[in-house]
Amino acid sequence: MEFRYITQIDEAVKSLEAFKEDKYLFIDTEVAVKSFEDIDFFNDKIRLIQIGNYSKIFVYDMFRIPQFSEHLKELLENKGVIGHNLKFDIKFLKTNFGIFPQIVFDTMIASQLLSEDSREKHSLSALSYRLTDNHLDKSQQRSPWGIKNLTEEQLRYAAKDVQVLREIFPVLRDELNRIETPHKATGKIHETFGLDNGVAVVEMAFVPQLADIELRGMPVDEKLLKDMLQKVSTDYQREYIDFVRRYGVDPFSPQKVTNWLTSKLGLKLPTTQKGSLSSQDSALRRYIDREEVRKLLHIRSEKKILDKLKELKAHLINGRIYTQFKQIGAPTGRMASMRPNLQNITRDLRVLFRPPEGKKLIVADYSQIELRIAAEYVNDETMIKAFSEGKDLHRFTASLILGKEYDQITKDERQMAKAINFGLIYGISPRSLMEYARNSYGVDISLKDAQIFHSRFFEVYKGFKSWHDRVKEYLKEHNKMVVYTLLGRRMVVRRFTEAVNFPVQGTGSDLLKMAVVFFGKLKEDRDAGIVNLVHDEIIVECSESIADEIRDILSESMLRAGKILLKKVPVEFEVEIVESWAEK
DNA sequence: TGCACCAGCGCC
DNA sequence: AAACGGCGCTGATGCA
Repeated sequence: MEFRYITQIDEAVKSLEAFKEDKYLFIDTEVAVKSFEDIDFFNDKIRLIQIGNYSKIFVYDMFRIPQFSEHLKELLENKGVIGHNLKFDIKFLKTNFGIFPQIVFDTMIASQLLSEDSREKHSLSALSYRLTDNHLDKSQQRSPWGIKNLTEEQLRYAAKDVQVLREIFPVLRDELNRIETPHKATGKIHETFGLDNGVAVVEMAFVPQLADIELRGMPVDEKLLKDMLQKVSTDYQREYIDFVRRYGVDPFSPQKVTNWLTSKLGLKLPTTQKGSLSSQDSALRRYIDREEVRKLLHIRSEKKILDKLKELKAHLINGRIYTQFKQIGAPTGRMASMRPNLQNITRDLRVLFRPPEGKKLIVADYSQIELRIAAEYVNDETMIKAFSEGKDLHRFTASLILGKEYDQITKDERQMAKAINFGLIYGISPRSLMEYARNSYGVDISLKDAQIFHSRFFEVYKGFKSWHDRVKEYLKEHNKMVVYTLLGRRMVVRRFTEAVNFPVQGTGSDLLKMAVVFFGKLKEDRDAGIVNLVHDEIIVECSESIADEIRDILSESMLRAGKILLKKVPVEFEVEIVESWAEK
């Protein structure tokens, strides 16, 4: 492998000649970080930028030639950029040099989209080995990139990544193109890389959007967070001491709690295969009328709130919290958020998320999106009709199952139907339905009623019945099944529950990602940006003065995505301009 | 003491 | 044969 290490500006500028004819380039960066565990995207510095085409590789030392970044901006924002885990590089390029590449192909994302096994690794070295049979030595990855004179080994290592990229890119692209997708790819990403796969084009366009979201961070009312932490902390400590003094049991020891509840109180709790260990979770809620159980659940949820407040505080930087997303966090395409997780914030803590003076939040979420997707996906005529007539589906289901007038359905009945709708589209059993209705919706139904509702549901929604039957039949015969979302995201499943879940949940993530990509395009350079994403919800922060306009752009983006994926069922969503996340 | 596992619980 | 799925964080537990 040949490469050139460049430390002089005139040499750097001259090297650009080599890339004149290229539509896309292979890139990587090495960053001098203070701590590999806790990377600081705002203060850590890019040391090297490696750029190559199919014949040349240049390694630019940005400590020596910082002024070269102006030329790089021109280059990297106008050509296609191929790299591995580009969200990382894009974030540093943006904070260090104001460079924001948007026509990208990410080999990690490509590999994840192609994967048929969720245990598969997607590191560059894993890909190199899998696709080209070469072992890639990553021992230099965590070497000190800030030292004055980089070693020959470090430079070699840096250049090597680019060589690997150009070997694996065509393989990944061609594999993606081989998958039949219902939506034809269009636009710059498609033309630049010759990428036809619709899902892949959306995911690639999403990469820089997600980098932007992470860099914005979510605004937090710092004083409120600190006050709340103080209060919850003292309350909790008192309650904990109180609990232990009263019952003599550690509420967080599963063994001791099980022992206590069964022997002293005579409760019947299920046991897991681990013998003495017992799985309490939902079973405990059966005994919610016992004071001890109520106290136990209460202290546990207090602890949960305290933990979350601590977690938020630990990640607070100048009034904002910067999470990290895994773009494909689940095989369905859903994202995952970590350090901290901003996708499991409870209702009562959302009040903490509040923009500074002069800014507003816009909170938008799709309504009953999984049900709408499921209706479209299985082509259930009854459900599609109900949705297209603008019916409230939970009320509608209640009326069909109970044989009552649509307008006569009570709040409780609607609540029960909610449990039925969400549970039964995925084939929940009558027994589990009973538990689920109680634990998640606070509705008590007998096993007998659960059985009746179960069978009535499938009489009414025949499309769901035949879908479930088809899937069961197929799996019985083949023991695995390839399923697709409405955008064409492909998944290989082995279990019935996966086979019915994945296409629906997966289409949900297709939809959200498309909406985000549209929003990024439509908002142009207005002072607005997304600050959090929660599966079917988009949270935007913007200047107060343009809030109305941004709200409309967001609505348009969500509607446009909906119209592309759902042809028979209308999408609906709520959008609101608010002072805090809690206000919705 | 450190590590892997999981139970429990928050969100969609 | 029966089955709703996905995630991350904390801390108990069991083992080396």
